[in-house]
Amino acid sequence: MNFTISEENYIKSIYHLQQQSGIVNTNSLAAQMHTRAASVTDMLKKLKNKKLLQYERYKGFKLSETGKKVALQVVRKHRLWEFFLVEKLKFDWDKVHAIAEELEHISSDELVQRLDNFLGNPSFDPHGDPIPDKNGRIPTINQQNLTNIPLKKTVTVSSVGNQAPQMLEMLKHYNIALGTQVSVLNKFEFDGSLQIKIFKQNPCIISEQVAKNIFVHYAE
Amino acid sequence: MNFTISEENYIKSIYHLQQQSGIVNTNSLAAQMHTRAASVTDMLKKLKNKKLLQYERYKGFKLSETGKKVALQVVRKHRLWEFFLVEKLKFDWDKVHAIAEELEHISSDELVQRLDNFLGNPSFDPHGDPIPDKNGRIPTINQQNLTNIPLKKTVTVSSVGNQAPQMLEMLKHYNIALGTQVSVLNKFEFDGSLQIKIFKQNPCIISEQVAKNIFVHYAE
DNA sequence: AAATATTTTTAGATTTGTCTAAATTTTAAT
DNA sequence: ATTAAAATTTAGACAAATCTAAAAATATTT
Repeated sequence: MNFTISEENYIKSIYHLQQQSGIVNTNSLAAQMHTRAASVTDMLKKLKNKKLLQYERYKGFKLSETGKKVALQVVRKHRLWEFFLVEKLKFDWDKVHAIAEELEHISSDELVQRLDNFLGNPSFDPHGDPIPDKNGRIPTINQQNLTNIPLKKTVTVSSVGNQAPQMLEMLKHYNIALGTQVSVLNKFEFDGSLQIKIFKQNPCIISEQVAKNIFVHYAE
Repeated sequence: MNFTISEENYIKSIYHLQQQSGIVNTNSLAAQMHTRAASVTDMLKKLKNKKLLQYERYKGFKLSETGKKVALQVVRKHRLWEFFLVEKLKFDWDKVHAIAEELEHISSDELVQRLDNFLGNPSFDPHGDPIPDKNGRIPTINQQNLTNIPLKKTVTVSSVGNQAPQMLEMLKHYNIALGTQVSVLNKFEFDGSLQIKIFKQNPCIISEQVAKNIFVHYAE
């Protein structure tokens, strides 16, 4: 089956929202898509007709198994293209999202598979997010956000929870990227902020809000 | 200024048609775009309003200077992506056109420039067609079709005039690709067909129609 | 449980790009 | 120079995706 760009964008947004909250409602999807609730309702009917959605009037909705497969293919394309843009074309990792939003809708399956091979079948995109394989399987990794790790332990930044340009700009300022080694020196009870030591840099302090969005992994 | 995919496709088709015949008419554009004359007229009005076209009712039309610039940027993107698909992703050169038709509408200027650099600023695409530079300048090359070169002289295939899959399939069958060395052994007056010798192969005969679509270049 | 607020859906309009069928203009033929 | 043929344009309709405003359903508050 083939889908319009608009349909693919809705499917992808629903997928991301239901990853967080199980079931999705009209208003939150409208907010995510920068559109109006009425437009969402219209599209939901189309997606339901195409059996991509479990949806009943006024009740909320989520993707069917078919819908989930479609979503995972779009996510796969998005993340592979992001990897291409950063690794091959040397874009900054905080500049690639908008371009990948366009590239993810190129339809050729053979293109995706060849791109995957050309890139060396990467498992994670430049933001640390897992890249689904051609069957939609997602690699897993043991991840914790920075507020949950023991003091003094050295860990590796593996992804960021919020990819807004403002967040990415901030990380750049702190000199934090994927793969950066970090340890937490101190936790301040007053506002939850953390004093951290970034590899080869002087200790600094980050807010709880930032810390919650920095995911890391470490051995055992 | 920004253009829709549909507008870009019309602009590009007009560009290719006027390269051949100077001025373009509604029916030939409709045929090229696999659409109806009435749809063409509708779009012409839009393009005229945007100052991309010189167009008067019933008179034929051609691109304005602005329109030509837009066309050249689309052609540039198309040919760079074709080069990428063949050189990096190892697609057969006769399989890339449809995918490049989609990729050519990705809008980021920075993407195009970085892609160009990544590919080593190529001058010709895998079909031998020149790739406009970022200012729209087109590299030139001394080209002749196979019917116009002296007998026995060894020449190099540099482009093909017709890129229909049927033509490309035929060339593949003959084992002719860009860069292949060829010489013409004999010209048959009866039907204009040519006996040719392809490097490392036995002599064979090609029709005049095929010969006219094989462009070659040679020193002095 | 009634009143109020929130969420969601419907009804109807708009824009873009397309179509068919009919009308108009230009070109070619007698 | 009429007439016939071909090319082009207009008129009016349609589908997709969106919107606003109003109605309907659900949730929350007192």
